[in-house]
Amino acid sequence: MQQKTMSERQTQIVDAAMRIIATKGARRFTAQLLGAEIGVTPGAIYRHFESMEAIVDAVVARVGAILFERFPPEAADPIERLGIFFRRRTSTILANPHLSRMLLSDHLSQAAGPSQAERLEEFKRRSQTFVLGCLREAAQSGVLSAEISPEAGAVIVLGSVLSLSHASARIASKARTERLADEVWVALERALRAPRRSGDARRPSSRRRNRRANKKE
Amino acid sequence: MQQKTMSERQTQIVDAAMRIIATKGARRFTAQLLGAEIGVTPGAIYRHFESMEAIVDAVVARVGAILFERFPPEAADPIERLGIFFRRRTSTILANPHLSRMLLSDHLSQAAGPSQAERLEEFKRRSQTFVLGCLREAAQSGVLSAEISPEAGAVIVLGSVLSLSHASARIASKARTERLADEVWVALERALRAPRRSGDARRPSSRRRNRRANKKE
Amino acid sequence: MQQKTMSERQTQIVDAAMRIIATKGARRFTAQLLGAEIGVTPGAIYRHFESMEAIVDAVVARVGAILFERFPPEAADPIERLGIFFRRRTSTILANPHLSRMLLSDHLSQAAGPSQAERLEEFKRRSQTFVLGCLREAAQSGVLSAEISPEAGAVIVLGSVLSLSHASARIASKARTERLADEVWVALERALRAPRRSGDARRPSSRRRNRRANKKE
Amino acid sequence: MQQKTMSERQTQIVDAAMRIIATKGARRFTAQLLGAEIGVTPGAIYRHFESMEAIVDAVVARVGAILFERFPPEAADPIERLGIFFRRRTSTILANPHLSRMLLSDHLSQAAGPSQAERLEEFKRRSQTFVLGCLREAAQSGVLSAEISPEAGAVIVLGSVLSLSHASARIASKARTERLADEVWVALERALRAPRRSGDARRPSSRRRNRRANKKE
DNA sequence: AATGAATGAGACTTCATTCAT
DNA sequence: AATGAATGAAGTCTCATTCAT
Repeated sequence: MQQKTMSERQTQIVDAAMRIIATKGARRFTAQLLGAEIGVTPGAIYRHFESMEAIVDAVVARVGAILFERFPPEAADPIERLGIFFRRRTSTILANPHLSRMLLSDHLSQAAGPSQAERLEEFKRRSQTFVLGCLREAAQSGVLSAEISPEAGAVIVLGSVLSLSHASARIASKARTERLADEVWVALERALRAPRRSGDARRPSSRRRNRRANKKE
Repeated sequence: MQQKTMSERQTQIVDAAMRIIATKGARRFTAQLLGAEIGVTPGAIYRHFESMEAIVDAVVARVGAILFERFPPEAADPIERLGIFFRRRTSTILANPHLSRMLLSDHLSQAAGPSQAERLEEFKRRSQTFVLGCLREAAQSGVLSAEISPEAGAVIVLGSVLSLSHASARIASKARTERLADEVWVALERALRAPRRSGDARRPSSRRRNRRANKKE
Repeated sequence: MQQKTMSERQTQIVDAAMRIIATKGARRFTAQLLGAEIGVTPGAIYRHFESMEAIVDAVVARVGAILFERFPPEAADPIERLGIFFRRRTSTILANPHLSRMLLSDHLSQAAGPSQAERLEEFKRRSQTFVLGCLREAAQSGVLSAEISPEAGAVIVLGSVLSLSHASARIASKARTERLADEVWVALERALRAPRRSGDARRPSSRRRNRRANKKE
Repeated sequence: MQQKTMSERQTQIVDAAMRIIATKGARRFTAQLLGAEIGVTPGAIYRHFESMEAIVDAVVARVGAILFERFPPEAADPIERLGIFFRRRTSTILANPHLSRMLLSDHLSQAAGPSQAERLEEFKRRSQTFVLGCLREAAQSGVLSAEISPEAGAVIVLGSVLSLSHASARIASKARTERLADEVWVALERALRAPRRSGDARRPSSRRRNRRANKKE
């Protein structure tokens, strides 16, 4: 009967829950397995959470917190802002492997009831709205390439995030994925940004700033 | 009470299974609900399939058949080939709304056992391999923009497919999504394809700068 | 796997439920015990009733049906009417030993949820209202002894029913209890009925009729 | 957190137990609810009682003590003795509303194990034996009306007590129930007592004595 | 080919009880 | 004397699956 404090256990339970949902699937997210994972009988879990559903709620909240920590990024230039988002989001997902598996495969929304599923949808919407907002702003200020609509741009940017998540779930090397993400953003920026007007020499430096900002964080 | 021939029922069952998995989630994929969906008692299902798992197998097979019908596309130019794939794949997903919901959210892999989950992974790998193959070929034959690696290109292309699937699950209008897909491909092709050499002298220098920057990082 | 038809089992389940609640107490009214009682696994019960609560509902309904079969009795003279009720009710309870144990000890209302408990209360109220009604009518028509109020009369009559139920749960011999019930009613009638006014010679015959009516039924 | 002495807590626990069993039902008599009722964790209860069952034992004992305080009453005349019992018992029940709810509806025997249930049965038997004893004595000494057997008389007397308990659980006004109880006894005495032989003028005074006795106690 | 009854495993949850602190 | 964490048994209910009809 190894006792732990309430909040310790709660954290431990949410961690284990994320691990199970991500790696073994929502179907095996049971009190039994959860208990086994943390070395406790199933009944003990109910001292810390009212119900299995409450645990999923906590997981959803945790995911939201991770995903939207320091969000939205701030930067004058909308495409630069988008870049910060892209790098942060991909590195967040890289840093939390369970997160990616859970999000891209909706393991979570399987485990969640309708109300939490809605919250998850809202997470997606929030990211989407941000990306689309940046691109629309870019379009208005003439920073967006004339050859691409904000909507198409959003598809490509969000898709790349998604796709890198998949990759991160697969590729062992974190460093390599990180490099790939950088490369992808360079390509995206080139595709999105309108060719600088003559006399405009700020872009390179702007990109360097971008980099620094990201590292520091 | 209404009897149907074996194969008729089997098809009906697989259809219903896909509908349930896609719209109600893997967790509610039960013999009960399946029976109710086709107006039969749960027991009757076992006349047509050995087990629930066998039904999931059939669903996986069906998904594979839909996804890889007329695959891989043939075209001399690898980027053109990629374009055909992109359009086919997006329109396939648009035409099979259940498919998109199931794939992008892995409802299916939740329902599937480990062996079928592996088959699903293989579907992804196959698409990925194809896309990467096209881009590598393009790189070798100089059709790929020098400023993008095949790997980064693959991320962007596959991501866009993924992202459009999400969109298709959300956006009501099929026509609008179709147009969006077209637009996305145009943007992707512009980003991927190397500028035709004749008389083009402006971009190489820009490209070189870019290159360097990329390496350094 | 001995199969029975739905309605057969339903009846059997309600019977067993009454038996358990009456003899072993509401606390031991569990799916396990119920299943064991009828030779079935606990799960099988749920093919016939939605929930344990639904079974209690059915038991309550059954009790109500038994208790208020042929109710209220009809007779011109209110005290005669009361007598018919008394005999019927006592003989009903005698004929259904479980009934008495359940009612007088509220085993049932323990097992029932609030809504069914209310229905049980209503059963009591209905009997009470009837008895009080008879006595008030008797008071107005001068048939009730001037020395007793309808309210006190109701207490004594209903109490006697209650008490005989207890006795019936205890005393082995049904015949003896039956005789005791008769004797009690004779005493009650003497206490309740106003002495016949001079020239009124109907009472004896009235009592004989009463007797017969009861037997026939 | 607030510490109390052993016996204080024990009393408090038994009180709370009675309250719960009477008002919320035996099914909700749990250590959790009991702890909540007295503002203590469930575990703390085990400092004061060995087990839940031991608490029920204490409750049964308490009930017995209340019920049989000053029992049996003493009086030369057996019917007068019965009257004292009747008044005491009804007023005891009136004074302890939980008691009535618990007894008449056997909430208690639900919570009690077999051994305590037997003790409860014995309480009933004891009352019954006393009542029957009085009436038999009355029959032998010619005080009992010739038209009623001791057994039937016992049914009526005990039933009236029971019935008044029910009423007390329902009727708000204690005073009114008290008056009703008086009225009922008057009626019962008239039904039970043999008409005084010529020259016997004691009954009225006897009743007055009875009254006094009750008050004094 | 299908129904309808049943089984048995396993899910969530509650609760008496124990014990370290 | 009490708390807070934990156990283990039991209870309700669901579901894949089997089988007689």
